[in-house]
Amino acid sequence: MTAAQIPPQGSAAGSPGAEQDVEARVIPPAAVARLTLYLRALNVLLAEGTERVSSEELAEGCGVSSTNVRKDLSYLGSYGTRGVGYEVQYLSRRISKALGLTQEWRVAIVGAGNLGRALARYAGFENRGFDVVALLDADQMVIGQEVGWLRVSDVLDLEAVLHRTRANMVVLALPAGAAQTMCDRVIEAGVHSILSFAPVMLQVPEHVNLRKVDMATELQILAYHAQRLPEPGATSA
Amino acid sequence: MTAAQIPPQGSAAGSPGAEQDVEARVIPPAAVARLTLYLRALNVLLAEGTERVSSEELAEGCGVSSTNVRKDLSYLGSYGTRGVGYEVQYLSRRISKALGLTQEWRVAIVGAGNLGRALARYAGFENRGFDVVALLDADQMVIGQEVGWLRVSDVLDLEAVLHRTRANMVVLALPAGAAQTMCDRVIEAGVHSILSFAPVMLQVPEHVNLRKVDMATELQILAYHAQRLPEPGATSA
DNA sequence: CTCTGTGAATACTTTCACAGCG
DNA sequence: CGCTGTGAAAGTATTCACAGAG
Repeated sequence: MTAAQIPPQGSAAGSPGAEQDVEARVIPPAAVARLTLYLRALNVLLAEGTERVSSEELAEGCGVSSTNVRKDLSYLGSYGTRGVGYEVQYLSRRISKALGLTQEWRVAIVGAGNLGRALARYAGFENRGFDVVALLDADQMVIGQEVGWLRVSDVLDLEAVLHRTRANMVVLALPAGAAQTMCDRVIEAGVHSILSFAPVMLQVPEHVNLRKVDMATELQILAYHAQRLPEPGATSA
Repeated sequence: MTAAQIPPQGSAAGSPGAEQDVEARVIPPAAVARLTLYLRALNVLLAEGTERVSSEELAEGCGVSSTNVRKDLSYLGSYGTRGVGYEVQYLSRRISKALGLTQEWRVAIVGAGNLGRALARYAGFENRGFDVVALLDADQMVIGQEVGWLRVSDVLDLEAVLHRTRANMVVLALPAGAAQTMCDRVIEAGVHSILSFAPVMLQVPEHVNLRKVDMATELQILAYHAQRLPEPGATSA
């Protein structure tokens, strides 16, 4: 895991009056990350036709403690039935709503190299409410190619493409050198939610939401732990 | 930087606190994640020929506070010069050593679909001390193909390939359905450091080090934050 | 004077313990 | 009883404030 920098957005002074909405309450970042796991597990249960689930079962399927599950769910309000558990379908909907997945998210992928193409064809996006609406690249050899059901656009037309497709999220699948420039253009074009796979630290204004995934970083973290454990079978100096 | 990306796990949970050398002190997980960022930044500086860097500069380049940088570096011991800063090359080496990157890491990628192939060709691994030694798949159409400088092996031979290549890390780039079975085989074959891109929760024994990257999860977290923000306006300083 | 290193304070997360609904 | 919901306690992480080396 890499790191996130979502500035503490938490000064939302409530509206005066009768609105102590559970809906609008800020959910701790750690809980948000886990809610996505619960959602995934719930949707599997839903597909299997399971109707109810306990915090213990859900916890087991997500590698979390059951207390943690209950605490996280309590941020959404109380929707379980004591002595019984949670209704799968209802809870799934409730989490989707809390995460903002009821609205349409249109994702443009910038960079049609190996990773960009892999992402464009990744079924997991479509399945979970994200619509990949554009794939862009700078390489003339790649522009115009069909990848999945998309045609690669010229990144020179970035602004036009983002506007036309009404993209509201961007995934940067670019080499380190190109990432900052493209990131700036994306933000300038009005997209403020960005997921970057580029192995560089991108500088973005306060209001922009940037998440980073760096695969080498993940391996390095694994290396740290592996190296600390005296492992049977592994040869080390 | 929120520590709330993907929930830190896989790491050995509460081991009995066997306090070792000052050198071998346990580094907090949040710090380990940031050390990889510092290392990346330092290696850029190194390539540029910069010799010294202050915690403030390093912090800026990594999106972290300078206090945080100094605290993290203090886990490795004190290597800065007061009034001056840190020596880039020395610090880079020191962090590499602490992260266990001085030994050779040989990575086998299981799954040669879009993502697996993208990863196999990802230069970022080689550049940062990880040697991709094998790429495996179950699909007869794919087995034998050349991807980068590798030939795709049959996943039926997983154990033999892992043994022959002496792989000590595995990346799972598989669909959800195949992941758990393959994960079990990998562990059985003696590899205990696994990075999974499969969108499922894998069950692994205590001693196994598992990290997960799920791209849809990342987008969902972005969606949560995006949905909470009012229209981008001029509410800055 | 500058910039590191670090105890102390604050903020955030997780776990515990148990009240209370069904 | 069983399982949820939640304050309070324990454990981590980050920031503050400042001592101290160069």
